[in-house]
Amino acid sequence: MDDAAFNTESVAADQLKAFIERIERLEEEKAGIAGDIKDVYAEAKGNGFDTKVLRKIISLRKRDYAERQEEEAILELYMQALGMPI
Amino acid sequence: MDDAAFNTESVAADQLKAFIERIERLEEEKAGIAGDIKDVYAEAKGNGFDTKVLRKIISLRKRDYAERQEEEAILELYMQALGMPI
Amino acid sequence: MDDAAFNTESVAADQLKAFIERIERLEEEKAGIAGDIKDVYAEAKGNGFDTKVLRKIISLRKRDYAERQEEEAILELYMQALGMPI
Amino acid sequence: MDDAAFNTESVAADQLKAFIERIERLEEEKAGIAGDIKDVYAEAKGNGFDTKVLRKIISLRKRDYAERQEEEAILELYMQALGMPI
DNA sequence: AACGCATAAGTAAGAC
DNA sequence: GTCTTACTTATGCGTT
Repeated sequence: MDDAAFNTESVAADQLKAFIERIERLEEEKAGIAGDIKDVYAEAKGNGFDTKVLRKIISLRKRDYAERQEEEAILELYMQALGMPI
Repeated sequence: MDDAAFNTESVAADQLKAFIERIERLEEEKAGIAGDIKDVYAEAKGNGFDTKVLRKIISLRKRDYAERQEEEAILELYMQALGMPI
Repeated sequence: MDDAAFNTESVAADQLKAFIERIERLEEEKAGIAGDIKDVYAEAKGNGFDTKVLRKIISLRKRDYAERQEEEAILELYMQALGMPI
Repeated sequence: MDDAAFNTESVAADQLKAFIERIERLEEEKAGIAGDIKDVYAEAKGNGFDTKVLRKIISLRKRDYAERQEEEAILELYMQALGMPI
């Protein structure tokens, strides 16, 4: 292997390492925040709140209101088709 | 409703709001970091790296780490099963 | 090791193997059925049904109706506390 | 609503019902098998085996199998990345 | 009876 | 644009 090829490979390997380290660092941060969220839910539970309902509220707020309405409409349509009570 | 009950409810509602806001704030941060990760993959791709392979490497390294931790856990489990002190 | 101890261990090892094989056999069956379910969803999709809604219907039917009502009541209560539209 | 539309809807509703019933039937079977697995663990426990260790063994054997398959996948991935025929 | 864990369901992103 | 795959969320189960 000549020097040029060797250098090219080295650079690529270094770059690869750098990308991997950046990603792994970010994933750690993400995991840390996920842990924080878990802690807040635990704290809320300790204060008497139902975490299941809490999670539902969070997800409802996240979801666009209009979309939620539309989904419910489709669901009702299907439920009617099946003769289920709405 | 007497004042005491009213106040209790108010406090609960305020607490609930506070918990929700804390969680939503953290979820935003988490989503931000997820976006950063996505960007790094895109940058790597722009530098000629195959993101599929990159993701594979990341997941393998993560799994290797998890496995090492699990090995410890299995060892402890077996030692407990055999009545050995840990 | 005397014969009695040897036999005791053999029996235990045989029993262990037998339990493991029974469980693994059952898990295979379970995975097979899970695959069948997936296939039915795919077939439904091919006939123009929205699998997301389909899954929702299934889960709603599974859930006890009374429980669902109660959960909704709690949810509404919380949503009112937050000033969210119901 | 004219007859054609009505018939179309009827057919769709019947189809929907049929899909739902098929899925629910399969889910019942699946739940039955899950129950059987639970029973085997209970029986093993009654015979003096530690279910936690048992579950660990099962999951390790499952993982080993999955890993062997993944090794193949990684190999193919790298061969593709190197432009080698599979 | 409450807690954490492990599996299962649902959702969203990425590849072909 | 569809289809799979990976991640996130949720439920249920066993344990303390």
